[in-house]
Amino acid sequence: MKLKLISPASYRTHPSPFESDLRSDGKRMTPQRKKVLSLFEEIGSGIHLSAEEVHSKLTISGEKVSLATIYRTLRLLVKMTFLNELDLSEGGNRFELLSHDHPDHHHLICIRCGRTEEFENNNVINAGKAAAKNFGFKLLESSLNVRALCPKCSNK
Amino acid sequence: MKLKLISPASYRTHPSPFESDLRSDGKRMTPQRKKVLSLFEEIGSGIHLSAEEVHSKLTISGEKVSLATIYRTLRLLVKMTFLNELDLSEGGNRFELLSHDHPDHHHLICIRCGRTEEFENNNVINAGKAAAKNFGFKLLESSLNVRALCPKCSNK
DNA sequence: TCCCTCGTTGCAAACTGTTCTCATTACGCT
DNA sequence: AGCGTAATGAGAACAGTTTGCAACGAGGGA
Repeated sequence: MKLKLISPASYRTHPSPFESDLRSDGKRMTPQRKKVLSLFEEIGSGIHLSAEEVHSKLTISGEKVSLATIYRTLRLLVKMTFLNELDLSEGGNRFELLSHDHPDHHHLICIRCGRTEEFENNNVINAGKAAAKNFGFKLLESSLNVRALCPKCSNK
Repeated sequence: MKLKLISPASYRTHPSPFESDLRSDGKRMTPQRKKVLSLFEEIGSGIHLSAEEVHSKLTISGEKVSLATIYRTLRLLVKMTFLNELDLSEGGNRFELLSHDHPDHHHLICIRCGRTEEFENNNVINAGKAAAKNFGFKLLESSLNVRALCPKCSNK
């Protein structure tokens, strides 16, 4: 099985922070990893994809990456803080590009139909900071999940 | 297989809110349901158990309740708002007794060792309320999960 | 540039947490 | 007490995720 290779030069000329972080850890840059990260970069932050969705999006655009590799890569990207992992209860975990300069955003989830809205609120972030400080924890990220019924579903 | 029965009188004399809610919905009070709820009541609020933990705790104290029933009962108790369901990512969901007179409480979770601390903060609750109102959602409950490193784990 | 090493991949099998199926039991109304 | 039907137990089924292993290939050294 032949992989469509990304020419090494194309990423060697622009060594992304991801690539340098990888290298400094004895890890390697591979076409698969590149593809997964690119997908998230194209899609932008604030959109959440499940492992399965990442897999099918890549497959649709003609890129063959095995599901197991997707999982391994997502885990890696989360550990390296390039992606953010959300736990939205039902329907498996989702991942999104982590933008270090933006405040965490939070989710309003309809427990019946799954409709999800995002919002931001500094009070929430500060509450997380305060709590972390209080217990001596080092804060990584906070996520507020508000479980609710959307207008459509609450009329039933 | 014979079930160790709880005498009907013992709970008929003190019809718990759980029992009346059940009845009014055409559902039945069973020894199994009683046991699961009792376990949470003994343990108190603020402690989170997974389905598996509920199962083994009951088994250890000599109560035989099948795992499938545990799951069914937990789901039921959550739907009836006697228990609160937490989504703490890794290791499956956890449940805790819901105290209706307390504000939602939030969780500070060490992503490395799993240590979990609780805190309360009205700003968070208000943020959830505001967001729900803003999108026309009917709020059920909000939970803030702060992912962090505890003092022990951040020193590695 | 070619080689070699060892990190990475693909595949399939294994796991894990949860739900479902269905025969059997038993709650609770009368 | 009798009956209709909700609830249970046991195990199979399931979805999402992980792991084991043989084959591959990234990238540093000669």
